[in-house]
Parts: sequence; C-alpha cells; structure tokens
Amino acid sequence: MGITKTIGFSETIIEMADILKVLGHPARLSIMEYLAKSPSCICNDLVEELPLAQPTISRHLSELKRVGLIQGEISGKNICYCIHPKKWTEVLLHFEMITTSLVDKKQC
Amino acid sequence: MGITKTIGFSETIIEMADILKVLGHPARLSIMEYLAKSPSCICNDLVEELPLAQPTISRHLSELKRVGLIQGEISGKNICYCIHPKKWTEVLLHFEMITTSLVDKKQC
DNA sequence: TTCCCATATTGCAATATTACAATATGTTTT
DNA sequence: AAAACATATTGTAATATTGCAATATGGGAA
Repeated sequence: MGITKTIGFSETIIEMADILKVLGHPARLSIMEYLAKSPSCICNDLVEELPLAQPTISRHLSELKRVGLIQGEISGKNICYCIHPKKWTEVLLHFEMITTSLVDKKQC
Repeated sequence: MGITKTIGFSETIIEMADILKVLGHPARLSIMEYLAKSPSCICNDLVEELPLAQPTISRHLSELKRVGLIQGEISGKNICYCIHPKKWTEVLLHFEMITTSLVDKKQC
C-alpha cells in the first residue's frame, strides 16, 4: 500500500523512525555530513557539492527541516542552514540506548 | 522518479544511507529494539509483539537481514534472529563521527 | 525600476515501498 | 504419512518517494 502503519507504535518510535528515514538517503546524509564539517553553511555550496539539481536539493533540505534535523535562517540573499544540535543529540542518544541494551545480552 | 540517484556519492554514504533507510520504519526500528532487549530472539514473538501481519513482519526481517543489521539462524522449527553487533557498531561509529565534527564547530 | 542571484514551489512521470491474503516450504509431532 | 506449526514467497493494489523542468519569490545591485 505504500502507506506506513503507525497505529500500535509509540510516539517515540514513530518520530525516531521518521528521522532515520529522512537520514536514509545519500543526498540527505551527505548534507548532514557537509553541514557538520563546513565552517559556513550556505546552501548554495550544496548545489555545487551534490550531483543533484537545485530543486531536488531544496526538497531534501526541506525534509531535513521538517523533522527538525536542521534549521535555516535567512541571511540576506542566502539562507544559512545548520544542524540543530539538540535534535541530533536526541538521535545519537537513542542509538546509544539501543547499544546499551545490546551490550549486556548474550548473542544466539 | 522514485529512484534514488547514487552516482556521485561515496560507497560509504550509499551503504550507510541504505542502512538508515531500513531502520527508518516503525516496525523495523521496533524489531531492532526488541532484539536488543530480549534475551531470546525467536521471530514468532514478533508476530504477537507488532501490530502487523506475519508476512509483513517477514518482509521487514528480510530487509534488516539484507543490509546486515540482523542475522538469522534456523533452529529446528523456529528461526533465531539476532542483531549483528559488528554492523550495528559501524552505524553507531558513523553517528559518533558526524557528532565529533559537529562539536568543534560554531553554529550560525 | 530593472536585472541578477539564491532559493522555494509546482507539476509531472517513473519507480519504490508498504501491507496483506493466499500460498508455498520445511520441520516437528503424532 | 498426516497434521500442525513457523516462516518465506508471491501477487496485487494503494500510496509514497524521487528527480527535474518550469516557474515563482524575494532580496540586492545597477
């Protein structure tokens, strides 16, 4: 059906899955890594950096924005995008939480 | 087009994005958390645990298996699924790598 | 104002994903 | 062998995602 069933899952799981799905695309993951590394965060760089057309990049940026992973601020003619550290930390902590349960568990 | 462009992205990014995309579904994320927590890892539990039909769960399991996040071993009538710790660690390390770049960076 | 420049939005067309019923497969029990 | 159980596969319908051309928007420069 293409539609993802959400009834029966916790809010936390649904939100985290949504974030991971957004991260699960080469362009969007690249954008996150680029934003994490680069000192500036002007969007125009991305058009040159990524092998995708400008409208496509714009769409990916808006998805990242939708789930709160990045935030954009208008700065004159450009838009300054950067990672939202709080949201990013949430994701990292969730991963570390799963890892913790995993550690003290005997494998099959 | 529905097809994800991969030309121009590194192998690492493509693989990591693929893994995250697979994790980015409530059922599959729940399966990972369930496997991380539960002492046993019989698949049949999942059919009772998740609000989805058996064939659907089976498909999700095979996606998780495809990207190497879990491994299954036939154990008589049942199949023993468990998390592949090495793959999981790879994902965690990738997240921590991004976080590291993020830390020593001034925000907009 | 008019012309650029950076970015967003819209409107497709192609492909991918999701869910489940029905069915198949393989194993254990009787 | 037959029945029962656990899981996988197939087929199908509905919906989501992706990419880009064309276009819109909105700011700064001339």
